[in-house]
Amino acid sequence: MLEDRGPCSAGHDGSSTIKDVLSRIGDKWSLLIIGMLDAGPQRFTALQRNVTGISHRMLTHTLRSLQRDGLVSRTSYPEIPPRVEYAVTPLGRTLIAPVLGLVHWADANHDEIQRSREAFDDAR
Amino acid sequence: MLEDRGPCSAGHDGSSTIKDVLSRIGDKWSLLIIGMLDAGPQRFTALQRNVTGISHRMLTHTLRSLQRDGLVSRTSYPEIPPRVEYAVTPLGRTLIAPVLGLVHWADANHDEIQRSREAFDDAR
DNA sequence: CCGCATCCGCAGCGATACTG
DNA sequence: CAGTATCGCTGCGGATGCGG
Repeated sequence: MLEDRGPCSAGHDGSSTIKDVLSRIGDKWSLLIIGMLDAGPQRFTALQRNVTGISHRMLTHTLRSLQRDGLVSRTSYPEIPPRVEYAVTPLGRTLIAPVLGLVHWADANHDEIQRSREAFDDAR
Repeated sequence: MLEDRGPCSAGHDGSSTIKDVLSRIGDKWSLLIIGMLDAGPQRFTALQRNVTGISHRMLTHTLRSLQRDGLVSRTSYPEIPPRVEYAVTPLGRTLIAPVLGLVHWADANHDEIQRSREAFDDAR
């Protein structure tokens, strides 16, 4: 819906699309979890160890919503004690590339932004 | 910090980078404003008209923080009544490409996600 | 080991009103 | 026209505890 306007322009009506994207990946944990799972399937507890700082509650919650969107798959093995493994789906994997684009951008421009902030703050 | 690991992996310690990105563009309005300004410089009031649904307060606030990060520039003309124009900086423009990557992804996979959700919800 | 429910603090955001 | 201040709501997300 925007891809046909030269350099870009996310305005006009791409608004809804952007809001969609943000509501899906803009929360605190979704991307971190997908990033973790990209290394390979993991159990609930492993995730909780590896995704630093996430609470039990939020891990459950976020995994649910990712599963609902088809970005992450859940397979539970009927054993005792129960074992549940999570993995990125093919769809989930396709998300990683564009996200990495952003990560690279942040990496590349982190310093400049930092300097800009200091300059701005000094001007008070 | 991640760019050297084949397909990807945003986990391990790219965490901080991802959090950085999210805190900068993950809010409700930043991307929409940058998208608007990409079409050309605009005055405060024009932005408020064009960015649908934004409040006076949030427009001021978001513009400030974008300006602070060096993504948007502010030039005020000392007239009466006052006139202030906002524009994307070169740095701000470099952000648009990676964001469009995400927008395209959302566009391309919107339907599949939608179906996945319905399937998931039916399973209750 | 894993999931769900409850309680609650806190930040984001909107509405409104007032200044230059 | 542009910016600032105050107030109140709402929802995210953390802590904790119970159940399977």
